[in-house]
This record gives sequence, structure tokens and C-alpha cells, in this order.
Amino acid sequence: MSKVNKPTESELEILSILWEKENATVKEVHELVHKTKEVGYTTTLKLMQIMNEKGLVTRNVSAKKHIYTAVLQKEKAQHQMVHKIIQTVFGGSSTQLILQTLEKNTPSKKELVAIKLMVEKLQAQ
Amino acid sequence: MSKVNKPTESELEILSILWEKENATVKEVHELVHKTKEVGYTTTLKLMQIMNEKGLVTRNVSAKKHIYTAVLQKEKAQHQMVHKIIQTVFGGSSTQLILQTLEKNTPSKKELVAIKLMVEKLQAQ
DNA sequence: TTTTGAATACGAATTTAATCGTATTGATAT
DNA sequence: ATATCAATACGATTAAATTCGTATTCAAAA
Repeated sequence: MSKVNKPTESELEILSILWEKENATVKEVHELVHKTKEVGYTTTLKLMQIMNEKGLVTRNVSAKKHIYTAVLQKEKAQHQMVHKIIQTVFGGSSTQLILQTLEKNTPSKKELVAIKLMVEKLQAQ
Repeated sequence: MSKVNKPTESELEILSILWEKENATVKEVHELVHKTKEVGYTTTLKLMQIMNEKGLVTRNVSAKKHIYTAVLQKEKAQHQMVHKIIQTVFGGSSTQLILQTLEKNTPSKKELVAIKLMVEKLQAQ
């Protein structure tokens, strides 16, 4: 659980945009961030520069508009966050997390089938 | 998603202790916090006082040792956090969260049965 | 070339969270 | 009543995250 690449709130917001778009300029990221938060352009810029220093993202500087890409993998962030939440509010039980998520966020019929298949696959092992 | 009662990192640690013990004194909480973190007694005290001001906990002040109790319900905190994680790193899909958690944290046979039963119950509706 | 404007760089201020030292309080044993 | 000591109260500092204003850079149009 390397603490070095643990993104902050705002950093996570930017990362999720980069994961979505593969890569993006500051302008593109800011346009999306700005839809939710009332925040200035240079704030987003600065954050992305800091993220670059931290190694959370890389950027291609060959052109004037720098192109940013996430370094921290989505899967790794997912795993870190799920692990943490299980430890802090689900008493270490992944099953509790799953059961509660099923109840509170009931998936569609189709998704339920997919989940059931996964469970059966795991049971077969 | 009232922001007023969104606990910080440290507050969450204290809350999880209070959830576990129903209620507790500062000393009791601090003893547990101190096992993981190198931090002074008055820091824990201050945090719990702030949490009281914020309404995250209440306390019984009738005796010298104040008895603290969590106000923010465990279930509510769980739901808030799960919701957030789904939005930020699972693209809004609770099913993605569930599938990934199943894979990375495979539950025991018994737990798999419980999950399957829940899925079937939801399918029947 | 020079001007212009979009883009980055960077310092500094602000805000929020966490930490702790010292003062004060209050129950209890003498 | 008074000393003692555990416990709380509280101000202030430190640390971390966020925000933004201004300066600088650079490419393209004039």
C-alpha cells in the first residue's frame, strides 16, 4: 500500500478523467472539473503539475499543449480504495461490502446474472 | 450526501472504534489509536471534541470521564463511502465493484453461498 | 520581425486537518 | 479543607491540500 502514490481527493477527480479519456490536456481536464466545481484554470493546472512531480501522471511536453496520462493504474487505485474501505468500515469483511452493495445498489437483471456466474465460477474452484 | 457529517481520515478511525465498542471514553479510544499511530493523548482528545462540535458524536458529560457515542451511523458511513468509490473509480457501476471485489478478495465457501442467496433473492423480485 | 494570445511556470495566500503544550477543572484520599 | 492527579479545555502551531494571481514562454498570425 505505497503511500507515495496515494492520490488526494482532487487528484483522484483528475485521475478519473484521465482514465476515462486515456490522455488529455489541462484544458480538457479543466473543462470537466469545472462542470462540478467552481475553480480556476490555474488551480487545475497546478494540481496536474504537482501530480506530475509526484509521479501520478506523466506528460508529453514536445508540443506547447502538454498531454497528460495517468501513471497510477485504475485497477491499482480501485484495489487500494476497496481494501481500505473494507478495513475501515466493513470490519475487514469483503463479503459485508458485497452484500451491502447488492442491497443498496441493486444491479440490473443482466448484471445479477453476471455476478451469479462469477460466484459459481469461484465456487467451482 | 450531507457534507456536514463527512468524517476525515482520523475521525473515521475514531468512529470505527466507537462503532465497535458502542461507546467509550477518550482514554479507551486513545489506547487503541495509539497502537497504530504515534500520537499524543491530547490530540485524540481534541479530535473527539471537534467531532462533538461537528455532531459526529455525542457525549455524556455527567461524570468526569466523558462517555462518547457515535452519532453518524455505521451504515450511513458505509453507504456514503461505497457510493463515492463507485462514482470515482468504478465509473458509476456497482457491479464492477462487486465483480472486482469477488475476484481480488475471494470469500469463503460459506460466504459465497450467502452472496448467491442474496443475488437469487434480488432476482426473484 | 513584431504582436498577440493561449499555455505553462511558479510563488504565495488561504483553507482545512492534525498535533500538542499548558492551563484549568473536579473528584477523591488524606 | 487541601493536595493530588486524572481528565478536559483551549489556544496556538504545524502540516497538508487547495487555490489563484502574475510572470513567462512560445507558436502563429500579421
